[in-house]
Amino acid sequence: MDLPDYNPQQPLVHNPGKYPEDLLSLEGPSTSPAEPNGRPESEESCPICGDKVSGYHYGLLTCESCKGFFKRSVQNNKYYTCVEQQSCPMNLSQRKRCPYCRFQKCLAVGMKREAVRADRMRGGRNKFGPLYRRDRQMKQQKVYHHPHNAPYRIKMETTQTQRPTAPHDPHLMRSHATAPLSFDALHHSHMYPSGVGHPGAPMPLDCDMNTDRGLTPLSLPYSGLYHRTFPGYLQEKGEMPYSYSPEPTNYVYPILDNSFTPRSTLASSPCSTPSSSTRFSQASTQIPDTPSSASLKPNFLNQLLEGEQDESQLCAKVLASLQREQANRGKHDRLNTFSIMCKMADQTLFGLVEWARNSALFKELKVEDQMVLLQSCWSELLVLDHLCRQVTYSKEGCIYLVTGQQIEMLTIISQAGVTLSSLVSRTQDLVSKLKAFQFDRHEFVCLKHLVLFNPDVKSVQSRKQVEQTQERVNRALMEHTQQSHPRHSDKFGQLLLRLPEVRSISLQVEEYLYQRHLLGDLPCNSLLTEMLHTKRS
DNA sequence: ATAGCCTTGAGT
DNA sequence: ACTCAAGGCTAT
Repeated sequence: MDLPDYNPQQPLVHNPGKYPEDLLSLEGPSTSPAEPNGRPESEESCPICGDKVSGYHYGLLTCESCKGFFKRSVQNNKYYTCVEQQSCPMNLSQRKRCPYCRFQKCLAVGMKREAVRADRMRGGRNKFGPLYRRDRQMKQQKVYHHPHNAPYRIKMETTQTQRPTAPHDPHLMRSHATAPLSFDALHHSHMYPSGVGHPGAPMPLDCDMNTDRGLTPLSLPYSGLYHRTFPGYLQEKGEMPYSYSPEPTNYVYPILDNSFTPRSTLASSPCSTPSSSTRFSQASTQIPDTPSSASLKPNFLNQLLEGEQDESQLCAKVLASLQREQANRGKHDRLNTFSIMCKMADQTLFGLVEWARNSALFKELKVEDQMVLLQSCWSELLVLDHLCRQVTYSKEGCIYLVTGQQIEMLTIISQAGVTLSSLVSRTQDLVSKLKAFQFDRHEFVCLKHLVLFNPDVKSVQSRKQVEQTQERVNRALMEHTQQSHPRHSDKFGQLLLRLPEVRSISLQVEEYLYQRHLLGDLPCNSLLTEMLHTKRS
């Protein structure tokens, strides 16, 4: 199945970032030599520094030194400070440099203070025994395949099985949070033949963050330039924060040229374990609304749902765009993983802006108000979108990208810096809660509207109108939760209670992206960057 | 202060 | 008796 142009050795991330938190840039523990035949499963790398794991310590598998460090820190009540930006690189060679960041990362990955004994009693067992056992069982089932020569690889898998295929499965959720997108494929969704790109056609990738597979250029014919500008109406107003210089785009979509068919190697990819083939059905159970049940709902909610974007189309767009982008770059100029993530988020953001513009309720607002509202909540929408995608598609322990790829959480955490790790864990906590609520897409679309129609945004002119719309959506959400989950009396309240955390995460995402932007890590000309700037100015 | 190795002891 | 995660010791 491998295509001729598919070269597994080719790094996806060609230019490992120079910054710590670059997912891709983190070098694997360079000290652990590649073992020719792979290393035993048990030799995983420490999620904090990448060193060799020596066993479970204070809640999870870590190396001996991080165990000791964590113990000393807690026992001696250490108070550290960071002289940098609180996002120091954390790896074997640099872990000693910033105890503050090291300790933060320990906490972010889940080390537990409570496991350090106050009485210093030695030996024996603690209450985490069962947790360790469960974790071990899970790991065994998972059949991790960890390429040894690149301990930090992130495996992506083909997950299309769970993708919505029905054209009318309106819009399951989409997008993604800490990651972002490239607009070069964005609006003009009508230009994308529906169904192109996937459903049915397994997405590529069994790729890790250090290789190109999957996102590898597909030798797409590049046939022309397409000058894009951000949503026209906004631009006409001349106040657009989003002014883009024309960017070449190829709107021929051979996305599915054969390179995008599943590869045999993928079929056996670790992540595409049994569940992958059943994922979509799982998603269906998580998102109980079927078209028929939806059609019985009051018109208002259905109307809101109509504007939702088709996940498979979005996926196709993003993939096509990424492929074009990579194809247009020289061999030595490939996007690194962080840039790819940014481009994904950027495209998702474009999709969200389009979504808002198409919303009947939103259209009723003045353009000026539309702009300030979007400028105010774009990152929250991204986070919500990401949450929804996770609730719908992600496998336990994995993050599901808009491109249909899955990345193991531990892999991300082991490579990410402190900020990113904490974002990932906070987000996952929310995902777990939402999964427990059986969050459905009606609720999701309501939350998006509640966030969008925020009457507290400064400089909103028609505040009353925004407020009334928000109240109306709020009522619809309340009625829906009462009807669909009569036995869960407080689902409505529980959902609303998640919004402050969504907001908080989104602010952290903005801050994080802005820092990366200052370091020159964000792709230029992105909507993401424009949004970040607008908010700061 | 760090981190590799040692000792301890409840749970199995 | 064995396991293995906790604390302890100590060369660096």
